[in-house]
Amino acid sequence: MLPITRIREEKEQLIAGLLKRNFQNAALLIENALKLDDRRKELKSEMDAQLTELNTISKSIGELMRAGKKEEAEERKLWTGQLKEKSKNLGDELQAVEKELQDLLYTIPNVPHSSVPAGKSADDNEEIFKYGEIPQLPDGALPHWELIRKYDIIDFELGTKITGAGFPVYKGKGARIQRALINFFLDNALEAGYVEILPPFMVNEASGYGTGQLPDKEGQMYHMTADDLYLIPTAEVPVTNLYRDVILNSNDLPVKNVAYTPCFRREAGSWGAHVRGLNRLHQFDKVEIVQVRLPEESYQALEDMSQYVQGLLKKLELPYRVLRLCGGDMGFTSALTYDMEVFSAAQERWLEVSSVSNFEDYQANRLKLRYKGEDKKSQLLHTLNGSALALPRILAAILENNQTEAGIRVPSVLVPYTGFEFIN
RNA sequence: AGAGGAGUGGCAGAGUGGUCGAAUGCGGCGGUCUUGAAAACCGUUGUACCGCAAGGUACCGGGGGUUCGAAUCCCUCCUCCUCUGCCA
Repeated sequence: MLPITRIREEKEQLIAGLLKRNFQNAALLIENALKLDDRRKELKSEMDAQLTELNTISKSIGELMRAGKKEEAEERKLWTGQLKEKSKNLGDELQAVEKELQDLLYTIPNVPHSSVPAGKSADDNEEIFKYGEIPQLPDGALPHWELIRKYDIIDFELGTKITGAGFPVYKGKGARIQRALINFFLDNALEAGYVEILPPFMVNEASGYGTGQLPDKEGQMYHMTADDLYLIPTAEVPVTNLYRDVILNSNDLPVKNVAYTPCFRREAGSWGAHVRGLNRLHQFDKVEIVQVRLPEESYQALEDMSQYVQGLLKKLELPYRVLRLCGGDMGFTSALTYDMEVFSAAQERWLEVSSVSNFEDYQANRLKLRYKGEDKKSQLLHTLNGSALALPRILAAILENNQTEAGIRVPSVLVPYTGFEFIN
């Protein structure tokens, strides 16, 4: 949710920025938001005036009572009826306007950073960096969904039997390499100064709103209606919401958290040609990094996070590229997003394995996540997060790119974690 | 899950219908004193909104109600604690 003060002050830039997302009715919505805010202020002033008068009368009644002037007090009580009714009506209207304004603001996405290219779809994303050699696989190389069968390490049919499609069962070395990757990612993050968090895997509605999954992506989360809780689609949700309604001071900053969690996504309507095997799942494992920063530091932090994620990919010996997402392909709440994609040699495709974003104050405004510095004034902070990393596609790339006669070679950095060098 | 109790400022803790945004203590910040520090003493110390400002309004777990007036009374929901039960 964009802060209304920013909308007021930077109206033209915001409208121009939103156009990069092809958000066509930005001008109209922003105009409406400002009108509603004007109305809100008007109502607030009016109501406050009514309440001031009411409070004054009430106080004087109290004084008269104490002085024993009961009749005068009774007389004044008669004055209040109209005032009460008027302020009640004003209050109701104010509440309605505030709700309307908030609902409207929820429909306006974040404004892209100046470096974000305009564009409609993934085709317009900008490749800004590429690393590594595309491996030349021997004849007869298999895609990962064949490899997992061949070595019996991941079983989709079993998952379907006990749960449903998109819930794989990891077996033997398949399970062990999952655990190895999780620990490898967590240990790296700890070394980079992140504090580990193990959050609940379900969140309440307020948390869904805090990070912007609600109301925008309601249908994408598993909703447990009996208790009105949502299974988390990413650790971003519980971890970022740790800082909901919080005022931090300089000692608390920067916040750098890392969390491993399973992620649950309904992926309604997004199954297509390229979603075989591990490419898209309803449940998968991910290690997520989250930062809370001062506004002036947030873009440096984003670069740091991007470099950090790239470092992981290099250690895993995976060829990758970095994309700067275009306006049309960016998430609703993000101001700037880098996607890291690894090359999956047997599929001959790039697979998104990480998405690193700066949300600026968009999430912080919803969360009421603020900072109070030396000047005693509070200001909104910036939030950032990134996958570091999501497991299934990393595993898919490792399986495909490292297939040899002798089996699948485990990247050497992982061997201390897996305890084996080959999956065979 | 049943019975009972409780939710007040950063923390502890008073306050049961009016002058209470809220005593007091601790902590924080500023100062006096000191070569420096500690101690002591003095002052200060919540958030949001409206307003150019002066100032005003709201907030004592959330929501609703009674009343001229609610931290205080009523309803409801939530959370925590104790005991009993169940359970990894």
